[in-house]
Amino acid sequence: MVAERTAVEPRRDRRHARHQATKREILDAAWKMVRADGLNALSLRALARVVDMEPQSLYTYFASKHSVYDHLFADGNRELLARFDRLEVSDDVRRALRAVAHVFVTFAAEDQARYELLFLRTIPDFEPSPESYAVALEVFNRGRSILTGVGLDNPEDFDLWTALVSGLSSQQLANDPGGDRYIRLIDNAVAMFEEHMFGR
Amino acid sequence: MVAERTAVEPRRDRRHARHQATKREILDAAWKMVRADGLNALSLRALARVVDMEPQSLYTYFASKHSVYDHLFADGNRELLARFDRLEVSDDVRRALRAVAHVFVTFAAEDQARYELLFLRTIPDFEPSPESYAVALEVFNRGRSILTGVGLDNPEDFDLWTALVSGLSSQQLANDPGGDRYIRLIDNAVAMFEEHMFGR
DNA sequence: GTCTATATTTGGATAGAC
DNA sequence: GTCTATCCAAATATAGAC
Repeated sequence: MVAERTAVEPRRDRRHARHQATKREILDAAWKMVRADGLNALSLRALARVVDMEPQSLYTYFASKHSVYDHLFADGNRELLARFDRLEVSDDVRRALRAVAHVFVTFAAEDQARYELLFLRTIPDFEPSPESYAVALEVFNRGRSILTGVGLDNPEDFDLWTALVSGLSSQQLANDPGGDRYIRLIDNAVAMFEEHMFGR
Repeated sequence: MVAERTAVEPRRDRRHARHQATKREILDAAWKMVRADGLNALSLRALARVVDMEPQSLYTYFASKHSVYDHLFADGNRELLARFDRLEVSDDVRRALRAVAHVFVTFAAEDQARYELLFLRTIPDFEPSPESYAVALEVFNRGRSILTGVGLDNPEDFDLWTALVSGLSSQQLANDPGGDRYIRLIDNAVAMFEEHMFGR
């Protein structure tokens, strides 16, 4: 069995790897473009031009424009998940909350288009595929479990927390893109939240 | 002088009034459409169809599609401003903050497209005209002066306040459109904010 | 002020040769 | 897997008759 596989599949594997590499290249170009021109300005024609293909050839890799968006959606969520994974959660509640908020807000502030794609519903008719949505759910659960870990298991408390953190994020993007006017408020916001939840 | 004006202008006035009425009708239809299909899905063709015109005739009323968006932008801000004007600000800090937050969050939650247009930058290449932006500034200043009125004159405090309120708004729209999952948290959020600012 | 006609561009997508 | 050719629909916008 093993012999058969190694005898037969190398070609397939290489083809598959090449396919994946091209796909990756297209998605990277798409990220660049939405970052530069806005999420809704993406067009397959322009995307093809950038990766030096005919527009029609993109259909070898993506069934539709929405499929491109769908892959970007999964991409973004995977990236955020990875950052949460790299996070070592402190025993100290305030330090833990600060760290989580900082990861999220800086992630959001880095890329307006990505924020729009992941957390707002701004593309007409687009909704993530079940597979991509599963990644988003994982992110959500990850965030919630960190909060639960520091003693916040009330759903409403979690909702207030996400409102606070996403508020800082969206205000940062809307009113001071590239700056830190709201990022600077994270510690203060976390203190406010923690005092309210646990008392001083 | 007066005799001349009243003799000459009635016709002009009537024509002008008719023009404004049609313009209003078009904008109302546009609101309906963006509410139904999303802000970015608006097209002049479809808009014309709804108001029973040829697409080209819209150009009698609006110089471009962006001009339509611009009028909607001003519309939305005027509406929010009117709601702030109707608000009688209590002497009690907590009641005042509650009222302001409630006005803003419910305004936001009513209409995803309007929120997108007024507070996010999701339409490629669109930016409001100076006249429309002036209305937005008025809204901003109105909100800030209310906060100043209850003793919050620190700019950073105001930023934290707007982050909190806009966070509740965007989460309400994103995670529970049409519901009240985050609207219910307003009082709690206001208590948290007030305690942090003024102590208990 | 509204229409017809039209320009022009762009968009997403499919069929079929190679 | 990439291309040529093509389709088709939709988009914004202008010119000019009525």
